[in-house]
Amino acid sequence: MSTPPPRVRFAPSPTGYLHVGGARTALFNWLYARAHGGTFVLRIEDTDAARNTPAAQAAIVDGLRWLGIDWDEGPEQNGPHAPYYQSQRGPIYDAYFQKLVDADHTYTEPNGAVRFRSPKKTIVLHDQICGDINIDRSEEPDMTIRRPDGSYIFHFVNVVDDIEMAISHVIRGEDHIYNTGKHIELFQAFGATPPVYAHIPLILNPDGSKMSKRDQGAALSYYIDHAFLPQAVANYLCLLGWSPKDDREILTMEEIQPLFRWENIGHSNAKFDLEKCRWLNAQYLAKLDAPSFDHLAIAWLLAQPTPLPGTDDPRLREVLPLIQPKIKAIPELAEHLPMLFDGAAPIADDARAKLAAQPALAPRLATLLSYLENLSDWSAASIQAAVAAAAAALAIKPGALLFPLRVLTTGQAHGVDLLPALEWLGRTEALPRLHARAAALTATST
RNA sequence: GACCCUUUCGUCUAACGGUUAGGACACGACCCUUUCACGGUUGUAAUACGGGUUCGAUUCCCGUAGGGGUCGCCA
Repeated sequence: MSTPPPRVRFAPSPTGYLHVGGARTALFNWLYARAHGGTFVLRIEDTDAARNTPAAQAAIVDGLRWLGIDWDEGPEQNGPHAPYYQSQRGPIYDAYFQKLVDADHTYTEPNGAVRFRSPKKTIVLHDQICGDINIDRSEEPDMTIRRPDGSYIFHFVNVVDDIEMAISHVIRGEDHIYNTGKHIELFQAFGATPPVYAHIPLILNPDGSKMSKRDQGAALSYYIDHAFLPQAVANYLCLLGWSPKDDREILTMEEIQPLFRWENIGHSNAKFDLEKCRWLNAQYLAKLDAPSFDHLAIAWLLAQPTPLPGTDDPRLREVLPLIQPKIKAIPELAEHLPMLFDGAAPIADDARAKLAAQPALAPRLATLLSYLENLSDWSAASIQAAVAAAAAALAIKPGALLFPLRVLTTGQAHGVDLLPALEWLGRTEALPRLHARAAALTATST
């Protein structure tokens, strides 16, 4: 026997931002739809007029698109069940509401609010992830489904739309598990078959607390603004609560789709680890072709409120390939660019401290500089040869001169490949800064 | 507080009765190397606790503890 292809939905309310937990829920729904040849619906639950703004909706639409999630029905992609904004579906809700009234499933409070008369029975939820859960509704107060002003409550519109849009599977956060009891009552009151439910565990802060808007990395916009690669973020989000059941971690959405099964979804909440997300980002960043990296980097640079050194410099494009393999995320340009473009940048304390341990620093630097001065061809290979020659003259290993040379070049103990960086800098730019920092070092190190 | 879910290295997870409990991030060491990195190798590190069931429990059952969720005229 064959079952019809599933219809799933992501139904966010526009609160002004898209939470990573919400983004992952959207991703899981989308993955499920794509894995089974189903339909993914985006429905905006904007019944709360006060919070509903165009900017808030844009955060959702843009965020999902950025992640690589496309919807078959929804805003800007109208389908047979349009409109996909709850704020525009009033007549539908009125009609469904009347059904409930006619069947005597409701009663009105003195102030005008309307409640649904609960059967007060135990609902058994057959959850695809959590298993069978008994939800005792006998002691619960009747839920309100319509406010005195005539607007409808979440539970009501959510169920009505799931019926109207023929949603077959509801994949949502575990925080909704208790709502499901209410929702099933409503489905039954309408004579509709409830969808298949799958409640996924939540994403928590590193300290185990609930992620809220202001926590770093909680909003998807954080990753967009920090120029993360969407494939990396989507990949990371999937790793939270889902596993391919083997040792792979770097997977494309196409690879994940066939492995997206209920058995592969975890049962316990996961703490968000920004470090691992950055590591994953670095993996994707390293594989990026040069034009794409340039584009990403430059777009980020131009978006900075205070321009970073080198932003407008024509030599920027030449140095970007040196930086690409060194960073985990684009904002680390803020560390690399100043040391590369600013010859007067002061010498970092850790670099100075490491140098202080070197014997006979001043004479070594003098020898090294004299060899570099005499270089006619300022290429990485020539510079390397000059360093080797200086080292030979000093009877030390070339390696002993390279770290000091790095510090003279950038003022930092860490950075991009030194020799290519020196070549990129050019003789006329490099030599003065080498001399200046050598003077600064030897003046204070004695 | 009541109810529900959950519990393997610090973190994400694998192992669906028998493994030296595996991988990854982070951290340390070593190797590679011309510096910084990458990479390679490797180390530290876990089955919350207590009972059962079983020849044998990370795995099944019960209890305890911890964590999370829900208890709205928010969604």
